[in-house]
Amino acid sequence: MRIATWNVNSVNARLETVLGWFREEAPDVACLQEIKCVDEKFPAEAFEALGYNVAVHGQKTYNGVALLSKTPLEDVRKGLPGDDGHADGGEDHARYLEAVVSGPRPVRVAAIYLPNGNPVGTEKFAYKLRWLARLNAHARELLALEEPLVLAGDFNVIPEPDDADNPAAWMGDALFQPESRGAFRALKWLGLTDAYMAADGAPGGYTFWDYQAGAWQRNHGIRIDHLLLSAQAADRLEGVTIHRDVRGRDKPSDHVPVVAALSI
DNA sequence: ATGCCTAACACCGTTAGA
Repeated sequence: MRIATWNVNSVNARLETVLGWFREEAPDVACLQEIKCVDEKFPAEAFEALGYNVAVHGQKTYNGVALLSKTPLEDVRKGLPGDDGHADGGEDHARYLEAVVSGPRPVRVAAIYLPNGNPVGTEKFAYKLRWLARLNAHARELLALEEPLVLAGDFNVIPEPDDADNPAAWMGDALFQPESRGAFRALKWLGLTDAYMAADGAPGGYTFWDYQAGAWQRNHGIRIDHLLLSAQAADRLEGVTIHRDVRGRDKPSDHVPVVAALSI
C-alpha cells in the first residue's frame, strides 16, 4: 500500500498537474493540503474517475485538506479536537482530516496542514504552537488504539539542520524555531516514526522549494512534508520516495509528493 | 534590508504562504 502526501497549493489552479501525477503513480491513498476551496468546489469527480473515494474538509481561499483512497473511507473525522487556537478569532481553520482506509489490513490516516506560524512573536506563531499541542494530545489518543496509523502532511517544521539546504537562513523562521522543532520531537517521542528518516534518512531529502529567488534552480530546499507512523505501521514500512522531479514541471506546486510504501 | 513568486478574492490591491 502506497500512501502519498502532497501540498498542492490550490487543487483547482493546478488540477491538470495534480491529475497527471495521479495517473502516473496511482497511490492507494493520498493526503492533500492547501486545496484552497470549499467542499463543493473540490473536483471530486475527476478523482473518482481515477478510482478514488474522496473525503474533503475544505475552506474558502485558504487551507483545506482532502483524503483520497482506492478503498472506502470509514470513521471520517473533520477537524482536530479542541476548538481553541483560532488565529483570527473566527472559525477554526480546515487543517485536519482523518479516516480509516478500509481493507484486509485497515490503516488510520490523517491529512495534516500545520499552521505556518510566521512571523515569530505574533499570534500566528502562538497559534502554531497551540495547534501542535492539540495534535500531540490527539495523537496520544490515537496511539492508544494500537492500530496502524499514519499522520501525513505539511507539518511546516524543519526537524533538523540537515533538513535545510541553508539552515542559517531559517534561523529566525517559525519553521525552524526551537519551540517548533521541540514540539515535533515531542510528537515522535509519543512513539511515532518519521518514515523518511527510518527508510532513507539521507540529507537533502527536501520536499519544498520557494517560488522566489530561484530556490528550485539553486536547490534551496527544506524537508517539511512528513509521514509519521505508529509502531504498527512502521513495522510494515518498505520505503519512502520523494517525487522531486515534480517540482520542475509546468505549473508546479512549491511542494512535491512524498510517498511511503507499506507492505500489503 | 527588502523583494524575489503564486493564488484567491475582489479590486485593479491585499492577504497569505514559507
